[in-house]
Amino acid sequence: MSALKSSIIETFGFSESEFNSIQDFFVPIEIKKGDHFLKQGQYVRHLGFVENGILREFLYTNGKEVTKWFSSSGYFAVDLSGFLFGQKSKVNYQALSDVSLLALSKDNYDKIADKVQRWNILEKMFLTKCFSVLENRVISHLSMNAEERYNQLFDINPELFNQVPLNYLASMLGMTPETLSRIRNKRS
Amino acid sequence: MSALKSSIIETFGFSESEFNSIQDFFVPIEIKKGDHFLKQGQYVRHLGFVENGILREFLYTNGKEVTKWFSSSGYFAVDLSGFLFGQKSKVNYQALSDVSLLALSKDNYDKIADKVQRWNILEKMFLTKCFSVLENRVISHLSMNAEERYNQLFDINPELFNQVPLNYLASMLGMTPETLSRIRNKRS
DNA sequence: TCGATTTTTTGATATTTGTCAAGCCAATAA
DNA sequence: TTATTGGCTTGACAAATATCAAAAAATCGA
Repeated sequence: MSALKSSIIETFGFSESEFNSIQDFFVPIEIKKGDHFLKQGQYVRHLGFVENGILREFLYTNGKEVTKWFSSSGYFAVDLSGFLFGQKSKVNYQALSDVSLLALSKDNYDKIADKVQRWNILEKMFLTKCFSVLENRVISHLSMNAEERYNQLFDINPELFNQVPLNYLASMLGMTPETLSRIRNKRS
Repeated sequence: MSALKSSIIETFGFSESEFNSIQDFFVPIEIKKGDHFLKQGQYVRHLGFVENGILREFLYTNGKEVTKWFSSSGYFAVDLSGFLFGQKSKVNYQALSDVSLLALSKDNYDKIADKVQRWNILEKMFLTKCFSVLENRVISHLSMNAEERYNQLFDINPELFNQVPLNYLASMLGMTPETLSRIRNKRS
């Protein structure tokens, strides 16, 4: 079983046979470095699963560019609420390297319920997990300083630090690139 | 129609008749000022809708007490992921004043699907909205300073500022009470 | 490979925010 | 009523973080 397939199974909680029944819903897409998978203001027509490479999720707000997340291998890439509500995206997804991903269209997403009996339960669990991740992120900002947030991310996901430009990482952590650089310096 | 009933209808997107069919699932509870509706570590057995008074959601983490949210009239009170997954609560809900609320037990929550045809859709929309609120909160911390976060909250929910102790509000905004006090001072 | 561009670091300095201590005010209980 | 408590503010100072400018390092394209 491919790593990507097992990460989709994991993300949604499918059994292998459940996944096999909707396998064809996932369409491979290649994105060149620098190109966008999704742009702020466009309708969110696909949910992507990254197989190789990294996408950066970012948006413009309050006159700033803010990096919100990185989708690397095994992660999904989508403006979730835009996708589910059929609305326009609030964010951009841009490829930081050549990226290959599997795309699930909104139309096919809505057909999963016909193929997978438990889909209502699985979808609910999926959404709840997404909610929980954000909850923890809010709590991090309420209870930790820049260095603690850096350490937390580094402990959980050290690979990220040699895969993406540090100025984007700084933005995602809510600090300037200079501050991140100094924290790194301190640790080494 | 009572304000509380219409806020439940609004929260979940029920029609009035859909709500009527599950009306009995909601059980009134009174909580005395200072008492807890939910404690960190307890199983989350109920989802509460506040009718009167205010509850404070808070938790202990990294050696600090962090206020995460206030549930005032019309809002719900629950550790959502704990409730949906049948897990223990990560947070406390304490009454800042005498509170009356309607409680929906997990058992009854799971029975809504039998009574309301569209429940799967409505529940999904409800979860997506919750997700979206947290998304915006994360973005606030990535793109705004203390004063901007204060102003944003004040513009959206000014009543909060004369209903809850400001030191708790400061914590929810991710700043110290002194900083909040000085920002307030500046504005007046 | 070289030059150009981007990313990262470093230093100096400014600003924001936190900490600590004290005082004030208002609500509340004895 | 007074005394007490909790909540809020204020001031002085310290620490964290941002800003700006420049240099160094890494990356990329021709």
